[in-house]
Amino acid sequence: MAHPAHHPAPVPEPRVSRTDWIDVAMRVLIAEGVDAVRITRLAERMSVTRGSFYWHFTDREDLLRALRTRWEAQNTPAVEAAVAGAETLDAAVLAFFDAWLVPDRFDAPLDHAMRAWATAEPEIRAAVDAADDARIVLVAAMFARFGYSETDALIRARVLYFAQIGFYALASHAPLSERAPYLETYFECFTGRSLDGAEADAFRAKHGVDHHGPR
Amino acid sequence: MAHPAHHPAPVPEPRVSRTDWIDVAMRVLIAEGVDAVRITRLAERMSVTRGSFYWHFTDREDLLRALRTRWEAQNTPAVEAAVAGAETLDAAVLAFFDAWLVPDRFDAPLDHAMRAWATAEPEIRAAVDAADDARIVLVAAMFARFGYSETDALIRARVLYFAQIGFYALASHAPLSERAPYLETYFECFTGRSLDGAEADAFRAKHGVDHHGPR
DNA sequence: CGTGAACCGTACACTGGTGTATGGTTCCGT
DNA sequence: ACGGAACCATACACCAGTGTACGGTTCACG
Repeated sequence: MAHPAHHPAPVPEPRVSRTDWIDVAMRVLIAEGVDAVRITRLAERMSVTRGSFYWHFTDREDLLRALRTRWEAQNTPAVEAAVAGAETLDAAVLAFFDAWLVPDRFDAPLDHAMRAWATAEPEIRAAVDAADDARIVLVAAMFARFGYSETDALIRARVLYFAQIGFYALASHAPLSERAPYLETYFECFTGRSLDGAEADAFRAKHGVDHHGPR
Repeated sequence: MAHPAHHPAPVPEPRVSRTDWIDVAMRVLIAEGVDAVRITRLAERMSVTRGSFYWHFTDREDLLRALRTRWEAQNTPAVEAAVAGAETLDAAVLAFFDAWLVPDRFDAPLDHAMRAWATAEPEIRAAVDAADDARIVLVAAMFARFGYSETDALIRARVLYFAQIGFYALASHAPLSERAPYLETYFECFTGRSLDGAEADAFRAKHGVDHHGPR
């Protein structure tokens, strides 16, 4: 950008970049929680010394802020993208399920890690609460858009959202293939209506699971 | 026990008991997470030195085990007690809600703290997963007892359980008085049936909230 | 060449935590 | 009266982690 650079600008590529640090920290945050995000241990893991860290960051707080920022930029927008565009209720709810299943959209383990972090840090607590409120509003608007009353939309939004969070926070060990046969049942439970068969099949096909449920 | 003790046995009452340590640790665990459960800080809080701690406990691990044990002895049995006894579906579901509302039964903040802890410690992760599985089985059995099919019972158990966990893990800030008017809506959402009016009124009266919802 | 910026390594001081050893106090039973 | 158990305080060695100061290397660019 700065130079027209008739050389393809190899840009000496710092040995590890600020983003590299954040990437690794992110993985540790998800796998072991914030308190495992220690500069020393990250440095060892990256085969570099803490000198590098203090070049890219002012202190540990700086890194932690970056983690929070990345979370905010990813997960809530992922919910919004899922429920905003759909043209039918079926599509909207399935898109909502979808967001949790497609990598690089809603990162469920990350969300879980943020909630664990929130226990210790009031600022994070506030951020997570705000995110939950915002997301529920989005989901409620989706239900309202498809004919549910104000009250119904809000309650169903809460139930759907909390149950979804619960699934991936508490039972992420149950793979999709185990739950896919129950798709219609879940849908009815959340919406009070029945799911279109073609939509359901399409959903299953999309995620590569057979329809070996009751036909 | 050891002595017939014609003196009422004042039992010099240790200045702080092992249980006192666990009590305080429990509060800190709930309020700030495991990593805030530091011997030094607990000692300060109890106006005693760490010498006392190492009399009652072998090391920090010992205390942490005690916390886990207390959780296991309290929360899962609370779920069992709630869903086991009831004679109607209405009563069973309301008793389930009840367990979360009555102190000394299901301690929701504690459960939340355990989940946060589980992120860092695989052993706790396993314990929490096992507890979740066991509780869902209990709730599913409850649904099955009232005429739901195997599949329906399992799915509704999951949805009810996860949503309930979600409520208190993520949105414990919303007080009962805010949610009480929606009781019927929640019930229908979870069961697919409608709630008996008298039962609902009794529930509200029991917890001291008015029925100022839509009548 | 050589200089300055970007980047990493090394060494140090400091903090907050653990566990252990040992000594002091209280109080009960005899 | 005293011995011993229960209990707490003090003092120590130790470790993992932070932040900072400074020195060394690489490399684009003039």
